[in-house]
Amino acid sequence: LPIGFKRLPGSFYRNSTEKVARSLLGLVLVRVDGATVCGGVIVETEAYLPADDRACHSHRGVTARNQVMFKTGGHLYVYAIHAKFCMNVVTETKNRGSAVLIRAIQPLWGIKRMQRNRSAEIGQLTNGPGKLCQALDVDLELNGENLAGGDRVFIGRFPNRSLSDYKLVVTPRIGISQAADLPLRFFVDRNKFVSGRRRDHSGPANQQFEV
DNA sequence: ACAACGATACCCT
DNA sequence: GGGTATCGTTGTT
Repeated sequence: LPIGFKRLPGSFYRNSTEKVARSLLGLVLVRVDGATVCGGVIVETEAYLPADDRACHSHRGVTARNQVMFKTGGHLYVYAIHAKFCMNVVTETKNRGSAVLIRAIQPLWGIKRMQRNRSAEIGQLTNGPGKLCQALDVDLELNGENLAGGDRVFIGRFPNRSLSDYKLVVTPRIGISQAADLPLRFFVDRNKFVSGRRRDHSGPANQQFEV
């Protein structure tokens, strides 16, 4: 792992889902696969709330797919969609069924490997949930991974890399039809690794890093 | 056993 | 902006 990296404790995830989604921005996500390390800074997330959120996979109760969502906060929930995968962090306490979708990171480590996985330029490696999982070799095998204690996926702080001074933008979630009006998508303003067309807002440019 | 669907991405116009 | 490849999950025969 990068020297100086400090993993988040499980208690970080056992807060309100919206708070976790906001707090994850600017933190570092690292995937360790054998000797290969890939990762970067989280720049876009979406919150999927417990109860009454019709867009949330847990909305209709426990199934084989979503059972990990009902574990206590700090586990990884991976699911398949359109022949691709998406990765989420489970939030709040046991049986809440809430999670935060990680939609994009700014690449920092393992760029060669991610380019091999994606066959794309750096700006297209991790700017979307399916692309991110393809770049990081995340699939259903990682469903249920313990983020606070496992050895394959890490989320934490990294001095001089984790973003501290940026403008946070809030928009409705994208790519869904149910509850599509709720303002639960969060991203780092003007960061070029955010997915979609509307990746910036008005105002002065914010902190970016060298890649 | 089967058909419909989707928190996507890519290619086209 | 629109069409669709592609496949695991889900609900329905």
